[in-house]
Amino acid sequence: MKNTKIIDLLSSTEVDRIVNIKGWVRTKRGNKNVAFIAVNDGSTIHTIQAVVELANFSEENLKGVTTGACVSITGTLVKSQGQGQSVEILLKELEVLGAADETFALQKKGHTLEFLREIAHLRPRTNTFGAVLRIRHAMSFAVHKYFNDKGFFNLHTPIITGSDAEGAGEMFRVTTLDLKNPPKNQDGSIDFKKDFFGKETNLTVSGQLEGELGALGLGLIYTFGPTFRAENSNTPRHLAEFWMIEPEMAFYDFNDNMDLAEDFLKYLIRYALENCKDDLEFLNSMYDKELLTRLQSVVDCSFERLTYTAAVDVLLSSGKKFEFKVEWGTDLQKEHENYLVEHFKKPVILIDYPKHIKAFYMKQNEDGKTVRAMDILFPWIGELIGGSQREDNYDKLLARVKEMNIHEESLWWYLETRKYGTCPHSGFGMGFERLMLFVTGMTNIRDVIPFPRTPMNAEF
RNA sequence: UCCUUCUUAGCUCAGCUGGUUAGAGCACAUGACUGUUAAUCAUGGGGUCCUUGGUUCGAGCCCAAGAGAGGGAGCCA
Repeated sequence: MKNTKIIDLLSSTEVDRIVNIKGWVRTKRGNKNVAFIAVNDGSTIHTIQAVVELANFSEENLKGVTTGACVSITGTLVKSQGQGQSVEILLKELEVLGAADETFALQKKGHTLEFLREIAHLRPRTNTFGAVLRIRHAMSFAVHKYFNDKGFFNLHTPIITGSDAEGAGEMFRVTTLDLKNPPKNQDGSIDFKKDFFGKETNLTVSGQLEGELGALGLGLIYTFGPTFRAENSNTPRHLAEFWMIEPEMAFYDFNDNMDLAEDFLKYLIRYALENCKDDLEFLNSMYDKELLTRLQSVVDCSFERLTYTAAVDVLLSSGKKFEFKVEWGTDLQKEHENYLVEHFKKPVILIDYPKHIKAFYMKQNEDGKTVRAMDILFPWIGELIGGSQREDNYDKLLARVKEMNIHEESLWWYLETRKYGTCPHSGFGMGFERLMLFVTGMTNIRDVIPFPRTPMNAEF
């Protein structure tokens, strides 16, 4: 018999019919006369209860029904006699598809997130990871829906890249050379002309530069793909492999860019509130009692927009003693960002940063000192989005490239877009897992991705 | 990478000032219970006290080094 998803049965009013469910046993309880088996199949955080009348069904047949076992249960869907659920299944046939003996690591209670990270192969079977992973799917889907509805095209930028243009930290080398005996040049250096692509290649740290190429032809594009950073970052907010969303828009100026980013974030959070209610309520009750009200408050507020210079003034006049000195021209530290978000009690969009602390491609302001960059700061998470209007003037861009000692020749294709048919355009990047942290209330980024990649950890 | 805390049963944790046989809850096994909601109650089995070395008559406890994990910081998204 074809199985029905538990989420559909729990909301069904069509009772007194034979149904089949397949899923994993969460708990079995009962007495001499009756046993109850709670089964979850991942379609929802809730379990459905199968009722076993022991007068008709020998207890011996329930031996294999242990916490974690995979079962197929056929029976009559009936109105529940007990409290706590509207329907239940009166068991007729039971098959244990996969036993789970007493060595099974997941018990009925008492697991820390740290322990679950060590058994990442089993954690999708827990309530917490079921909830997080369903929300992750919903957020991923909502990203595509949002941009599709607005007329954006999803552009697949390369994962293997031949340029280290952004200089965004350490990259993962991609090579097919024999590491024990690589081909050498006369001077002893490695001869990358013999490598697979005939040059040095790495995993991408950003799809932005290629994204711009797409936008300067398709108009509105976005990327949503894996991104890699070989930084030795050991924090609850960093991964070596993470997913990033990077929209890039022709004819969008700086303000259009901010408006889009704010609208985008609110759309995603609203989508979660409307479509992931059960899972969010679970996380709200188990991990973070403020989660739902915090999500709602972000949807309802209007983000604070202020310049870097104004932010420095706020910090200087705060009277607060910071560990790192606040000074115009230096990058803001985490404690400064936290202060600003707490001060305004809502997400903050900081704009017009000093040019020397930002990337070469950002549009220069008339003051000659700042660029049209924006960082969107969220409570605890810090920078959720970073973006800018791009420098579209060929001479100014080339001057910046030279000033910052960036390898001009490897960027010839990027520079050419400013030579032929250039136009004002803007874009931003959002770390998908950072969004997930905010939406789920989880506090470690390793718990919002199924199989995290961090320094010294690629087990699963 | 730096600072800091932690590592005791399958899991979560106690463990006194360094002293005889290292405890609890959950899980598991057995039994009880007429519909349970992480069921409850009783009984039982279960230990490389992270590793190595040191101090001591004696180390789970003190010291040193190492490994792993958490938190904070930096780099960033």
